[in-house]
Amino acid sequence: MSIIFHVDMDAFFVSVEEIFDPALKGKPVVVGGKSHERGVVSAASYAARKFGVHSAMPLRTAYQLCPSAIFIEGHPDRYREYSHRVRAILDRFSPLVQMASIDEAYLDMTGTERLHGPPLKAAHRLHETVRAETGLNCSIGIAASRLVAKVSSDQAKPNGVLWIYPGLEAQFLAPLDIRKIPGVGKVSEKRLLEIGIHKVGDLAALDDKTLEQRFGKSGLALAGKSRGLDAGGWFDEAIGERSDPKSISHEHTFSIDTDDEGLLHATLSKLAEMVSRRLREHGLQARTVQIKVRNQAFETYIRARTLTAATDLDIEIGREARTLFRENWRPGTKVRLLGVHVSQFSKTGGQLDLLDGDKKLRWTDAMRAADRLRDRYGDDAVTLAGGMRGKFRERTHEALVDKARDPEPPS
DNA sequence: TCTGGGGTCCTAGGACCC
DNA sequence: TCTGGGGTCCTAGGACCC
Repeated sequence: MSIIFHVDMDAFFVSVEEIFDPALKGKPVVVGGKSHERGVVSAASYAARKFGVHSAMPLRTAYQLCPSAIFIEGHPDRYREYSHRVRAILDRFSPLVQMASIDEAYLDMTGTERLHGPPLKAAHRLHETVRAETGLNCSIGIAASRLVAKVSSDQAKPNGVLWIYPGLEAQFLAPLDIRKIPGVGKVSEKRLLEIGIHKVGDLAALDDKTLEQRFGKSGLALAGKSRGLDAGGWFDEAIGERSDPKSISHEHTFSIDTDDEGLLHATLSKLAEMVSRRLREHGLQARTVQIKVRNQAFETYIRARTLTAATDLDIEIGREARTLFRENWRPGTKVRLLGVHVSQFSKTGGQLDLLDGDKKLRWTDAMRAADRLRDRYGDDAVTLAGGMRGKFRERTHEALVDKARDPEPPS
């Protein structure tokens, strides 16, 4: 019988901000951006939640609900650093740790009793260590499956520990809303409510066949989850080493919708640069380039093309992105968001295209050098001329492009 | 309510091949 | 020529998670 911990940080971003600015403690705080900006809430303090503010809510809505809240942009680098600190602590408790996101992790604690004592005792010690060494609170769910551990950490919030004893999983889950099951979102919830299923217990009482007929593969997974099993998706994978990413993407929402072709092309080039750079950091090359366009009416479409050879070069990904855009954009149509996304990875070091081999090699060298410069002097120290062209055409409010206009001179 | 950014996984149709 | 089935790859869209 496995013993799984799910460790989930409480109001993570807000709590990290409080460490750097203790005056925020106890106040309504919203992390995500300024109250009038385009954007959504990344995290809200418990004081802000009392006003109905929650994550994923538009910032403007949050402001209407709680005008007195303190709105902050946030510091992703700080969150990453604290996430690493937490992870380092978790590593001392089990050799099998998997970060599921920046603020939550699974630990396989099976067989650690000799070292750490029974599960509840180990969990309290873990909780106390995290608290003492980082100043952050977390909640811990303990169960025989990842799914139940996750649901139980959620029930334990804030700042609690909850152990679902083996055999009591179904009893624990039955009275909960179906929405508490990871994987059941707005859409599935609605479809389930329509057929009279409100609680996890209703779901568990249904036979697998019916669920599979109505919901396909995910219906079958749902049946398993309702009984506390790790069914489907990455839930039934072993806790352990992280694998390589399957896709890398960057996107940008303009603060004002735009039809300025120069700005649109410059933005695509910049996004392609950011994507290529991360590709090279991972030692990966991509074969499929995809763009995402969202228009003024918030309609979103995706266009993709698969190349004959994988690449990690700014020029190739940028060129493909701009071509895809040109083929699908009617001039004069205002654009709200642009994105560049790559997938179908292979490890770097593969065959170079015979014809372009030499040219490609020189570009590869140039890009490595550019990466080193960016490491030293910041992201905007080096920008491809093609990406710059449009940026000078017209004044813009986009920070993304503004920053590139006057790069810090390498000293 | 006026809706971010970075991911994963699933579905479905069409092309193409055997 | 009115016609099968399976496998793989590609594209597009969407649900969901933090």
